Amino acid sequence: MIRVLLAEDQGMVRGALATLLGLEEDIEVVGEAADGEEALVVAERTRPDVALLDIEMPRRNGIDTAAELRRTLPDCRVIILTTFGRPGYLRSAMEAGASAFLVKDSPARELAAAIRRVLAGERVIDPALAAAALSAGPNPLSPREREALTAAADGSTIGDVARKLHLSEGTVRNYLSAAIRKTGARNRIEAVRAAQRQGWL
Amino acid sequence: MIRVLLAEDQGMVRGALATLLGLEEDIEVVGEAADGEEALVVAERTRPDVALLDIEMPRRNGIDTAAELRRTLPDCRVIILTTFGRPGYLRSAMEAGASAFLVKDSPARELAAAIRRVLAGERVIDPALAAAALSAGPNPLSPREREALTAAADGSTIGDVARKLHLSEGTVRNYLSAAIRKTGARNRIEAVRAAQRQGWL
DNA sequence: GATCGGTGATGACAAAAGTCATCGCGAACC
DNA sequence: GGTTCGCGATGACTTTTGTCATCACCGATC
Repeated sequence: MIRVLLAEDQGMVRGALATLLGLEEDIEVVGEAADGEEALVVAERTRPDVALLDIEMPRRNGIDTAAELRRTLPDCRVIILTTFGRPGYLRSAMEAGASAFLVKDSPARELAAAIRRVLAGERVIDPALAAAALSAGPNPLSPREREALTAAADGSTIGDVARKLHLSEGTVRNYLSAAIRKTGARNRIEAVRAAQRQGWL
Repeated sequence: MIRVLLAEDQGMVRGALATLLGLEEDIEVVGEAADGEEALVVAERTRPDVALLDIEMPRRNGIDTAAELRRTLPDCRVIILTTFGRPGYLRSAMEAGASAFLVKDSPARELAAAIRRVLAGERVIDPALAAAALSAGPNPLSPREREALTAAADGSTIGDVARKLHLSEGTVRNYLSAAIRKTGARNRIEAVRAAQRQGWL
């Protein structure tokens, strides 16, 4: 039996996926978690063969959780399961040590198939997405530029961002200006959206 | 047997939910659709007792689809199943004739329960969400203000929006200014986010 | 018939955002 | 030792955004 841990914040989706996997005769869902922190705790206790992690989760995201899991349970394979097939997400997932990257758009039967292939030592990645991730190149934003852009994403003014990051307003303006230039955007809103589309935030 | 149509754009979630419902001995999934348009076509052919509609779908959203379905198949009950429990969504869903409003956060077993209750003539709505929808009041934005805000949401400049809506730049500025005031925001970004949070766009 | 709200527009003005050159500091790299 | 890059800051400047008063037209409503 393949022992699976399932981490996904939407209860209905988590329940449905658990049911789906439970129907496979060689798969057993040994743990469920509604966020990344919980996933780590449950993984420690249940020692799964593979962890299915959503990226967008409260408290600790799936990428972070994957990296931590690789440290604490090196024998546990990680499959990232996400709504958005963003190039930067795929890159981060691979750097965090994930064995597979699935988008929720794909058919349900691919999930069990991916689990079996990962356990057999394979890596499972959509070729088109891999190409997009490689052609897009790495994240060009510096850490501070990323922070400034993230802090500005909710409509905060330059003054707000400066206070949040303990910087002068001029410095924040410079970082945002650089982020706008690097993303090829015309203003901060476009820059935020472009960066999010690439998975750079 | 209760005949169910399931419309949800994410293949994996759709497949898992279909499997989940198929396990219930009194429920039968007679049709699946990946968007609103497809849902209408499949509903016409399969004549379900109840249609489960996601809101965020390509081509035609779940609210629109619900309203159209109430016209073409008045005997078919509609259940809205959504990621976001936004007050405005609930309001729109009810106005479109939905019998139930479920968020994907809730446990999986509530889905089958809601289907049975709806078929028994009940309405199923989270009381806390209903209270939020009522206390939030109706959408204060005029149609043009909503259009201007929506058009500006992707980082378009005032000039872009003016061209899109065939208006003068001054008029667009006025609409955005009004939208900012009505949402209690400090700029257009906050206004967009506030309006989205309320389900006003 | 008056009032009100939505639509569309203009002009003037203030505030915020964005650009650019320039500086100093420290760490990494060849 | 020189170069490069990220970080942090300042000042000057332009452009964009947001506010406000005011106008006109239309349709609904009382």
